[in-house]
Amino acid sequence: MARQPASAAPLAAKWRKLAEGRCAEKGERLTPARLAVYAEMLARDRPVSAYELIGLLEKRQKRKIAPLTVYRHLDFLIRTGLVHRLQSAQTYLPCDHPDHAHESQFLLCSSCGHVDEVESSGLEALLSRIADEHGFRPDNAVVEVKGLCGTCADGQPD
Amino acid sequence: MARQPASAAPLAAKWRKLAEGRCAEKGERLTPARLAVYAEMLARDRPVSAYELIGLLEKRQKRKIAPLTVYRHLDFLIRTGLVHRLQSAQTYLPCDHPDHAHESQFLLCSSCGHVDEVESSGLEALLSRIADEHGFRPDNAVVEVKGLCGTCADGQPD
DNA sequence: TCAAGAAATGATACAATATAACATATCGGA
DNA sequence: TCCGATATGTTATATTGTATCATTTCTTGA
Repeated sequence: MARQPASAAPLAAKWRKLAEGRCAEKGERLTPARLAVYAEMLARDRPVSAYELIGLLEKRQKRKIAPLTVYRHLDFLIRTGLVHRLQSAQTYLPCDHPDHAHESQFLLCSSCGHVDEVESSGLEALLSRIADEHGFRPDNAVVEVKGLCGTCADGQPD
Repeated sequence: MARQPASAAPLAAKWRKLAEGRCAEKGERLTPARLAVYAEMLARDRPVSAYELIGLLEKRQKRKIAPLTVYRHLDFLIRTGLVHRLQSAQTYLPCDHPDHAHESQFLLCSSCGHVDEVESSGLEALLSRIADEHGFRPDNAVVEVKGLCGTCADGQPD
């Protein structure tokens, strides 16, 4: 079983279990390096850019890390459904509930940077219907709503 | 009134009129350089990356064009609603119906590259409702569905 | 008309994001 | 244990997007 390197962000058992589950499902290997990147992202709990992530990992592990390394780990994490990529921000965010495969929609606060991951089957159905009306066969949908989260909206009324 | 430089892509009167309208509305200037970029995009009628666009313009005008120049023109075109940016592909596409301000949703064919711009008030309403349920105040929404257009889907059945 | 400020453009350099190509190491099964 | 597949390391480079500052063009108003 995969162990974490000496200097990795702490990773709650819950997330490790989920990661193991998704890997087993997909026949993917959960290596220490991959786990370390996942742990680092969970520790931050905000969207991070790939290069921010490189910085965090370099600081943690006290060594140089090539961009490609991190991009490969991100590919893996996205492939297994553990991480999402926010297309409009070019950043990456651990999935909120990676216990099952799913499409996600995101609410991105442009003030505090917080991202809320929501799942709406109604929305997915509607998107599917719209696609159908246009003779389009959908594969996956990017839905990212920018605005203000409740907390930030309260501070600065209309 | 704005004239086009000697070597610019042809621009149908219809699009020029629409561009003039949007600029008047927004108090923006429709300069020859801006019009030339818009015309180039319309002539191609496919999403283009900023650097592809630079290449096209350089070929047309037989001179070097700095990236910043094109990015500024793109900013302008997006600001005035004449062009959309496809977030998931980092490309740019002239708006299908820039006669009024609107949010758009896109169906991107991953086989032929064609993009269908659709407008669904139902979808916008639903997104608004979802945001509301999460105490979120939406500003704008990115909706980009990847898949196969009708033509391409016919060729390669499920 | 002309001066002054605002908006647009030009030129150079650079930052941020992502991938290519190829070598080496490690894992897992025959 | 050996082989093939997968993962990692290393170096270089491609792609996308900005910062800064000088210059030009346009608009407005005296």
